[in-house]
Amino acid sequence: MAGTSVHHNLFLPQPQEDHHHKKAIDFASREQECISLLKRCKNMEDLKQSHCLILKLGLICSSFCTSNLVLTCALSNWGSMDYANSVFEQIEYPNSFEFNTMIRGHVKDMNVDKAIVLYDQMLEMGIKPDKFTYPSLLKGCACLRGLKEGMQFHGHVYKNGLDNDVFVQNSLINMYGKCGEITQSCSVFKQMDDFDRSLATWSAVIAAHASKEMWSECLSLFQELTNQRCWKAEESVLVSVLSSCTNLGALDLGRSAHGFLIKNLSGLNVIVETSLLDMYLKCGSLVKGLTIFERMKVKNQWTYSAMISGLALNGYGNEALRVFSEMVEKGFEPDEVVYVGVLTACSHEGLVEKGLDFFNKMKVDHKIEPTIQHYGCLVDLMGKAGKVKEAFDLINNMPMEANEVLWYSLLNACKIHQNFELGDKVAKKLLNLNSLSPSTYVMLSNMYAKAQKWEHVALTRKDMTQKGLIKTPGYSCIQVKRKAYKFVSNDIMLSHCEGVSDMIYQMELQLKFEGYFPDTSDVFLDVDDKEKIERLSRHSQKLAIAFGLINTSEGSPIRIVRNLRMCKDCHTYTKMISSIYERSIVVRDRNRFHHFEDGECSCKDYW
DNA sequence: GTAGGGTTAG
Repeated sequence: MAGTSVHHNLFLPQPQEDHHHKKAIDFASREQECISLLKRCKNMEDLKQSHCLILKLGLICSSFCTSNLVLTCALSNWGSMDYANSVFEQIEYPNSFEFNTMIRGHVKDMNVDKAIVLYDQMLEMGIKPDKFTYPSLLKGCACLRGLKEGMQFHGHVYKNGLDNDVFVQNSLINMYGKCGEITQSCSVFKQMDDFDRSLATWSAVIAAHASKEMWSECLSLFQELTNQRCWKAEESVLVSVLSSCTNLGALDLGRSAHGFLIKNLSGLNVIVETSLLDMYLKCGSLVKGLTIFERMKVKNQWTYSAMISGLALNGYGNEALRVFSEMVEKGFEPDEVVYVGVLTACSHEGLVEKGLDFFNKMKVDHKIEPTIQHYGCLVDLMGKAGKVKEAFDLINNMPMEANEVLWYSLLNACKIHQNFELGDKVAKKLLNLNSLSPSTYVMLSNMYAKAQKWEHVALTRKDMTQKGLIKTPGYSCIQVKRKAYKFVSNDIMLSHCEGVSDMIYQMELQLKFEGYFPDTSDVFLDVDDKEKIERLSRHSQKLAIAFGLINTSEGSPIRIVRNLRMCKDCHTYTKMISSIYERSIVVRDRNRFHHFEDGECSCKDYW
């Protein structure tokens, strides 16, 4: 009997079993040898040799070896998907590891279609996808903005009960984010427990909001993140945060992000430093921006570019031009983006001749073909300086068709310099372009209103309504105690508006005492003066200033970011408030900064 | 037994 014989031989040598055991050890050690060889591969030549060894040692039947062969080949930087595929195809029954690896390899090479084909094949063979399968597939969908496919995979994830895996969830958040489906992205995020979220979770959800330009949401999320267990200062998240601060003008938060970086990282790379620099400059903190710039050990052309446009934005056109010559001296070849900054510098300073010189230099010395953006700067430069006729000729002689932005800028200049005749021509050009931009229609209608052409006003309005266009609401953002508050013109029903109406009333009493009279010339509504004055008093900038005066300590600066250009009345009003309440008020509009101090503005009323 | 998610600027 086999049983008894085993029993009898329990303490005796068992030659047969020992032989098997030895063989098994032998096999395992050969496997290990191959794996370590594979790990040492540095190129395809090495890999082919390892492959040969695997064949020679008869290890091709070892799933562990072939798996690692496919892995090394498919995922190394020097690898080859073709070769990986030839190995993969010889595997009679590939397991999920091998499928996952091949799928990942195809996604890495941006062959998402091939990855999806393999996934289907996997299902057909009855191999169950696991938590490793979906992250790469979802990444593929994210890269290709394939929402439809992404949603299907989401369904499969759910069906396979993998919706609790943090990697899968992060991939879903990222996929929905890249496809612009912020609601879905948030919904996956919200379904996760605080404890399950990793830094990548936060990074993905913050990036998703950033791509939708939901800046204040980005910052709220970042605030939340800093209270988390997984939180550690890390460059990529902080760059997104810094760019949110930049776009919101959230200087306080930008500053604390800077603090995190200093505290937690030994050295900052040039990307982070450039975003920091850009943040300070675009938040109107010029001195800080300059300090960073001067201390930077490594600067590249992006750094110079940020510095040049930052200086221009703050009204230091001449300084911007000095930095530009430094950049050229250091041997950085200026590109077309830098030249946009240079021309903007000239435009904000009213340096018409210099601007034209630079424009020519760009073409002749640096062989840069001017883009429509450069022409846009020139049109702006000339238009603002009152040379509207010259700007018009320039547009007509450009090598390309003018776009809406150019005509819009010229129309604005015509409005400022009250050249209604040319304005009318420009208006027609704009109408011909049949643009669907609401701001164009608003500008047109304002233009006609100023010229008292009420029929045209009515027509423009009607046209706008028929096209279903809604006027872009003007807003002003203000940052108080690390929170951004948004004020929309005429909207005092917002929860944070409490006390603002009373403050506006008090401010107006003070202003009147100082001789302020509302300037309704920029209110182009067909309503009576009383209504105009009332609307004027509820412009978003005024609401934001009132809120700022209530909620910040005496003497501290008030910083506001607007989406549109401010009206003449708001400009005068802010100048006066800065002296009455002894506050410096920094307002960023869509083009530049206004630093209000002691009743004056840094733009010298030229904007 | 092997592996996976978020990478940024002017």
